[in-house]
Amino acid sequence: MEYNFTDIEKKAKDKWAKEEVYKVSNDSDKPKCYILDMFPYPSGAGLHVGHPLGYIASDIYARYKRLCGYNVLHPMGFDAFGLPAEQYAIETGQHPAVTTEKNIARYREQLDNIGFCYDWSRAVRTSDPSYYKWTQWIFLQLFHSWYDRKANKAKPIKELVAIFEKEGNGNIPSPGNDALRFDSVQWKDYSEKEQRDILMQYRLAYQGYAQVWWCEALGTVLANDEVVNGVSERGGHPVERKNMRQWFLRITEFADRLLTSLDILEWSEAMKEMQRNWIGKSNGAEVKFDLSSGEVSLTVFTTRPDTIFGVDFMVLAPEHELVDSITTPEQNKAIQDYKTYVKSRSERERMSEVKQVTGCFTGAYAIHPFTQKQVPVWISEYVLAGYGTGAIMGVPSGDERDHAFAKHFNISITNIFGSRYTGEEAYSSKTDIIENSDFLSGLSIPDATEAAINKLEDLDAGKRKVNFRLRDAGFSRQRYWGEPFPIIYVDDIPYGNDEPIIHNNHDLGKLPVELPHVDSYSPGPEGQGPLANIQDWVETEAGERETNTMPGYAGSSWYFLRYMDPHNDNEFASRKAIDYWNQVDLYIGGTEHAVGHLLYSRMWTKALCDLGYIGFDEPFKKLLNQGMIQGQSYFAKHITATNKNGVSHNFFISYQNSEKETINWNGENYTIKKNIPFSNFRIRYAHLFVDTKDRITRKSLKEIFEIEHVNPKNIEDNLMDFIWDGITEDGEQYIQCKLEVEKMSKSKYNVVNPDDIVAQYGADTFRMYEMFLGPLDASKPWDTKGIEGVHRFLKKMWRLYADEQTGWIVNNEPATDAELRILHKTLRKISEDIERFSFNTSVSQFMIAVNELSTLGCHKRAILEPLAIAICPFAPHMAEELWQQLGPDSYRDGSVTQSTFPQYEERYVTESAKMYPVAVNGKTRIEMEFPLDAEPATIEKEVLADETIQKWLEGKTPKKFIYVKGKMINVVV
RNA sequence: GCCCUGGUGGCGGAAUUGGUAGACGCGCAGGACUUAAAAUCCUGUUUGCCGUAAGGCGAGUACGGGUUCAAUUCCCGUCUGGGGCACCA
Repeated sequence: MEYNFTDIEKKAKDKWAKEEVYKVSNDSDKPKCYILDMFPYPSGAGLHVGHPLGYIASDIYARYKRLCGYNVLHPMGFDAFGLPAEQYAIETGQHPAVTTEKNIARYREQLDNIGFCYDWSRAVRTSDPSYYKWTQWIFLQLFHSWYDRKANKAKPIKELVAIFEKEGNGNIPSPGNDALRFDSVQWKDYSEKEQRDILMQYRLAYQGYAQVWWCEALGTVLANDEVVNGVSERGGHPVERKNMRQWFLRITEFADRLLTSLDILEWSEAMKEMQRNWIGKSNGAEVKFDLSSGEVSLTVFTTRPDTIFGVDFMVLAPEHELVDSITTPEQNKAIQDYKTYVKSRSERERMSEVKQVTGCFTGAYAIHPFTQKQVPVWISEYVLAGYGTGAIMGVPSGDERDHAFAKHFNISITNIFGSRYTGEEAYSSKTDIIENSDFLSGLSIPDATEAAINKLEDLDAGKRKVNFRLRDAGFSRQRYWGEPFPIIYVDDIPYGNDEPIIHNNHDLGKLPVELPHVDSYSPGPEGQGPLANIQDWVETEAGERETNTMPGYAGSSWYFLRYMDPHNDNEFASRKAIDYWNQVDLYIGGTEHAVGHLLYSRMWTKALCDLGYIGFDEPFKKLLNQGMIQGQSYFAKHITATNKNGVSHNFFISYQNSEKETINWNGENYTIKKNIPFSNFRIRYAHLFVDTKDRITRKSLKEIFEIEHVNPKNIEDNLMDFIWDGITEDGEQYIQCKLEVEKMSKSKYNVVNPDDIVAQYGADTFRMYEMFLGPLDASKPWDTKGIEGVHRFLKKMWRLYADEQTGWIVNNEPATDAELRILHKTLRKISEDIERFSFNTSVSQFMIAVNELSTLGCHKRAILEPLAIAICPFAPHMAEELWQQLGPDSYRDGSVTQSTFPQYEERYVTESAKMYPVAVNGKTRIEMEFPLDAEPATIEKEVLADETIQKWLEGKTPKKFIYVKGKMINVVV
């Protein structure tokens, strides 16, 4: 009876489906455990072998926890709104709902193939109206909330209105407009529009302005992704930055809490560090510089107020609101030209360009608050409008970029660091003494910082300020395939559709606001989204609908809550279910979500917690990052060569042979053209055809062309251009390729589909091989060749239970000590490894156990039954079959997936003696065995008496004797 | 450019807390079984030198330094691969 994985896996899957073994109840006496995978976006390309890596890991952990007696919630769903589906719709005319449905069905099929233990009855998809109903509802809660800085929590906006009616906003400055001041009388006198405009400056979901990529030719707004090398990806049209009215989430109000509560999370330090850097808290000061023209002043933010006497110029962001008004007539043309240039530049380019300094003088001068010195005011792209105040003070002797700027524009540099500033580069040490700085001279940097801020505050020329790099999150997209906003404009004032003015007398209050069908995905007028084209939908009895849609991260910011109670039509999830499942205990996903999704969902969780809907303010207690599985691509060289008549021809040639001078082709000599860049030629799908020496034979390349449906007549022509410069042992012509490891992607022709692997080797082999490739968090290349080893291991394990000829061979003989030792060592290692998510070493341990049990010829139930359960998290299908066969009459009630993980017993594992490596001066010379409870003195005596050790001591007296119990012995001479 | 992260045999990787570097697997080489193949099993496989052999000596975890009785592990510097950088998800 051989290991027939196809039958075994089908049988197990049918059983699990029939008995609904993965159905999870919200009512249980068992302790709960919530294990979650990051939401996949169902792309048209389907899953490749890299995607399931994290899913397999969480599946193993979930199955293990179930076997250990936990009630485990392990759901899966789809992040189904997004740009690629819309892009595809624009190209093919197919409705995103149709293609998304198709893609989800494909994903589901591929996932099922691998044998995950998801409770599919809880699946959600963000594009489902019954789901986005609640995304819209949460948006409305944010819209109707503000952030109380004193209480440090989000509160209903009604409470804020009550305060305004009583005392105005004297105690509650607006986060959106610091200068805004009014008292209760003024508030009551304001019109409805004025009041709503003010409230907008407090709401957690609010409207403001942001820059977007605008493409005039396409008449639409483009995502960063769609802008390549400064032009639109589609069509290559010019693009520029354009200011547009947008929805935002006021995540900046949560900045401090998002920062401090990182400390209690079990995330990798790297991940926390990335979030900390993203939030970017910095202490410093705001400094006010009056302009020499007198009317206005500039406010800058600086983290180095101690360097204020080193200020030689000021720089404003080109978008700064004062630029036009302060620019002198003589400089106006230059400034406008420069601003046009900056419009074409992405933020990334602006920040990363260090070699080429650009900027423009406004003609204005600012007055130094201490020295009254006049300093020129410039604009430059390296200052960003969104950070700090959008203006900086230039201190060239202490800041590299300021230094480069001053050098480039010949601005004279004030030295405040004495001899430590060389004149060649800025002196940016943060632990030093300030010089040449009036009352700050001689002070250390921290002291000078304090003194400078105090003086600024005395003079009313500045104040202490904490600044965050974090910016409010843009929440509008001028797109079709996303959640519509539950917002209606009445006389240009936005109202939530749950407000009386909207739903009184109108049937407009209900959620969800369904995404209407469209026939065309072309943009609306003036950069609006496609929804703006549907007049019938936009115009309502109450007013006009918002035509933007929400961004991709809206639905994924709260989906982990919906899984707890996915069919609830009255609430986003019942409080009982939320209290029971609570935080996600383990969250597995890629690092690419480090600062996007993971930050937004933390904010949403905090807001929902503050508003009293949930009882915890951090969504993901423990977070693990899986690495990427990369693809293998093979390259030949593409060269140009010329014959004696000057006729040139392009060839493909073995990678290393492109250095040759001449080649022979069709009986003629060709000279390889040097000094033209040799390009790499990607051989498509080569990973399926290369031999073990990275060679492609003429024969196998022909097969590739056949797969790619090249016209058979052309295959021979195509093969003509290859210079077959090698002959294999079997007499095949070949070309030597170069292997490169890169991202697995359809466009790189290097993807491996898990379906193919499962068909060939079975899901159990696939699961174990993915884990065996290496540590979960490491990136590593996929290599199908290595899977044989894992497959052989499963077959070998199978043979412990069944003989190919005689069938089941498990017996009831008592197990020997040696066999029990192997079993319990394995159980211990597996349990420990699973708890620390080291699945690759678990697989190794199973291999070791099976090798050893095979050598001992062990077919005993006492050993093999626990072993079958132990491998269940990894190879559940095989485990099910083995466990069933071990049952009383070859069929048990229930499933191995619901049995109990065997506990290891210490008594079978402990050893009494240890073979110690004995080293002299750190170099291991011999091994000696000692009992673990031996006296150190005895050991020392015996070691020093040993012949080999004596030889290495060369008669010298040992200086030191090091004995680490259970580890090693070292004699120092 | 900035932030995060990695670099160990021909390849994927192991070494869990500073304690025998290379477990386990692939590949490769040789062998057994077989008419043959598949499957399976056995042996060897970091590298240099010495030795017929058993074995012995030395080097070695990207590179250069340092701390330590002891460094793949800790510290400093350099090179280099990957991820992110706010509208891809």
